[in-house]
Amino acid sequence: MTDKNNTIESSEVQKKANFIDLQIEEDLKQGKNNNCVHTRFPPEPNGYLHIGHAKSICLNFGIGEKFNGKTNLRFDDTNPSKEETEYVESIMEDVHWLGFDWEDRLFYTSDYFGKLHKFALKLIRDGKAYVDDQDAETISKQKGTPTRPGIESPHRNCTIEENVDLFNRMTAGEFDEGAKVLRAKIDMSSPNMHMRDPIIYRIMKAHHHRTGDKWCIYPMYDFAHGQCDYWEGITHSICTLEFEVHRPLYDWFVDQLQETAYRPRQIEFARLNLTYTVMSKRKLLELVKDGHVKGWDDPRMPTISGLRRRGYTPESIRCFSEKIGATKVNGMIDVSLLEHSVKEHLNKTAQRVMGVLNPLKVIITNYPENQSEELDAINNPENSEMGIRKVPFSRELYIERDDFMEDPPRKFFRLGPGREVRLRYAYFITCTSVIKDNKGEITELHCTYDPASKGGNSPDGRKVKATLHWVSIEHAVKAEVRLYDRLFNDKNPDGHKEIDFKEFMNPDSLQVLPNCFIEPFVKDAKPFDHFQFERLGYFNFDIDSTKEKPVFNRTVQLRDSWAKAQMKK
RNA sequence: UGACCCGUGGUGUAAUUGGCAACACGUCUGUUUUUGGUACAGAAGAGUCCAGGUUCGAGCCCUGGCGGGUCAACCA
Repeated sequence: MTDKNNTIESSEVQKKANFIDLQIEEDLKQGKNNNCVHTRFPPEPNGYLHIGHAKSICLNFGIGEKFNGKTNLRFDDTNPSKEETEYVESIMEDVHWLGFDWEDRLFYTSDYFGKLHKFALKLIRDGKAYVDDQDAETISKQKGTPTRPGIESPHRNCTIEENVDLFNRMTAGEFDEGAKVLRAKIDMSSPNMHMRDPIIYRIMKAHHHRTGDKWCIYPMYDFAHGQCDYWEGITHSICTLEFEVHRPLYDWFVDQLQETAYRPRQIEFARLNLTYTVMSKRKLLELVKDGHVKGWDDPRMPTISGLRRRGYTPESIRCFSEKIGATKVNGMIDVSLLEHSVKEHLNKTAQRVMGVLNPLKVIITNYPENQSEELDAINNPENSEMGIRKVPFSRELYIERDDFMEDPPRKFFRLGPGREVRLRYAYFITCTSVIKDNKGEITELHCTYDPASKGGNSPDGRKVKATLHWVSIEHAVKAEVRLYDRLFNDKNPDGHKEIDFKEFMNPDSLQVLPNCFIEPFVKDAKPFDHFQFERLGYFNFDIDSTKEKPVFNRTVQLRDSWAKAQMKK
C-alpha cells in the first residue's frame, strides 16, 4: 500500500518548510517536550474524507516523517448521533491509500470516555465545573454576544456535593436528554465566547458505534480533544483556522491536567478551498443523499474515494499537497493545480494505449481483405523500461471523428479529402473518398495506405502534418467511456449568501459514451488501472466494468492546443 | 461596532539575524517531436492593501487606517 519509492515527490518536489515546520523547529530548539514530535489526524467519522482532509493528512503524517516523530490516527467520535462505522472504515482505507500508516496507534476519543468522565469529576471537586439545568435557549441567552458580556447561571455557585450528585445522576441516566449539562466554570465576561462557561458534557440517549449503550452522557469536542492529545503525548495538535478562538480553552483544560513540563500545542492552518467545488461535509452529504451524484465515490466528488475512482494517484495528491503548502491565509486554489499534479504523475507512469471515443470508420481500400498484422507500439515514451507492445492493424479501422474535416481550415493538420496523415505506429494513409448516408452524414472514409511507410516512416522522407490514433475494428474492445467535467459552473458555489450552491451544478458534468473502441491491450485491465489514451487524456478502468462492457473514466484531458485555439473563436 | 486571525503577480507559495521580491500553476511566443501530449527556451504579469514612523536600507519592525475571515451549536 505504501509505495513510496518511485514517487515524484521524493525526487522532484523539494519540500519547503511552512510556518508549522518553523514553529516546530523553534520548539525543538527550545528543547520542549523532550525533543519529541508527535502529531495526530483526528477525523470525525461522520462522512467520507475529501481532498481538504488529504491536505491535513499529508501535513500531519508529513510532520511525523520530517521530524522523525509519530502520527496517530484518532477518530473523534463524541457525537453518536452522527457517526457510523461505515465512515470509520472508509477513512482508514483512504489514509492507507494515500500512503500513510499509523502503525499500532489507532485511537478513538471514545476510548477515553472513562478518563474524561473522571476528569470532569475532578473539575467539579475542584470547583471548576457545575451542573446547569437550564434549557439550551436560556443558556445561550445568558452567554451574551461577542460585544456584550454574559451573565452567570443561577446554578453556577451550587455546592460541590450537589454538583457531584447531579453529575452522577446524569451519568446514571436519571434525566432526560437536554435536561442538564455540565459546564466548566471559567469566565462569563471573557471577550472570548468559548470561555464563557462552555458546556463540556451533554445528555444524549443515543447508541454509540463503539461504546454501545454504556453512556448516556457524551463529552463535547472542546472538552475531549486537548485531553486526548495530552494522554496520547501529542506535541503539536494541528487543526484548521476556525479553532483558533478555541485555543485559550484548549490551553485552559490542559492547564488543569498538566503534571509535568510536557504540553501539547495547538497550531491552526487554513483549510483547503478549491475553485468550482464545495468542500463542506454537510454539502457533500447533501449531494449524495439527494442523488445529485451516485455516491461518496462518484468520480466528480472531491472526496478521496471519488478522486481515486476518477483516476487520481496517491502520489499526485501528496505532490499537490506539498505544492499548495500550509499557511494561515484563507484562499482558494485553482483546480488546475490539482489537475496538473495528476497529469505530471500519470505522464511518467501511465501505459499508453490507443482508443477511439467517437468512431469514424475507415476502409483502407488497397489493404488486403482478411489480412492483419501486428505493429510495435511504445508503452510509455517517458519510460523506456515499460517496453513495447503489439497493436493489430487491418483493412477496417476506426479513427476519431474529430480527426477528419471535409472542408478543413488552413490550421487543421489532420485528415481531409486528398490529405495524407500518419496512423500512429502504422502507415501513412491518404483519404480518397468520403461516403455519406442519405442525410448527408459521413458514414465512412475510403483511404489508401503506403505499404512502404510501415511503422510510421516513409523511406522517401515525406512528411505529414498529423499523426492520428486509430483502432482495428476487428480487434478492438468495445467500451463505455465516462467523461467528467466540473460539478459546478461557479468558481465558488458556496460563496453566495442568497443562492443555494446546488443552483450552480453543471448539468453536463457527466457524459457517457457507450460506443468507444479501445485497442485489445486493455483486455486484462483491472479496476483503477491507469492509461493514457493517446492524444486524448488519462483514463482508468472503473469498478462498474463487466466482462461484456469495460468502463473507463476520464481522469483529465491532455492539453489540447488545437481545441483551445478553437475555443477562442 | 468586541476579541482573535489574515492581506506579496490572475492563483498558490517563498524571501535565514531588515539587504537586488523568487518559485510553481495558469497565460502568451518559439524550438523539438510518430501524441496539436511531454520536454526545452523565452515573454508578459506584483514593487508586497493604504498612510505615516524607525533605519544608510522595510514585504519583514512600530503606529493608525482599510479590506477579508472566524467566534454568540447541548456540532466537530
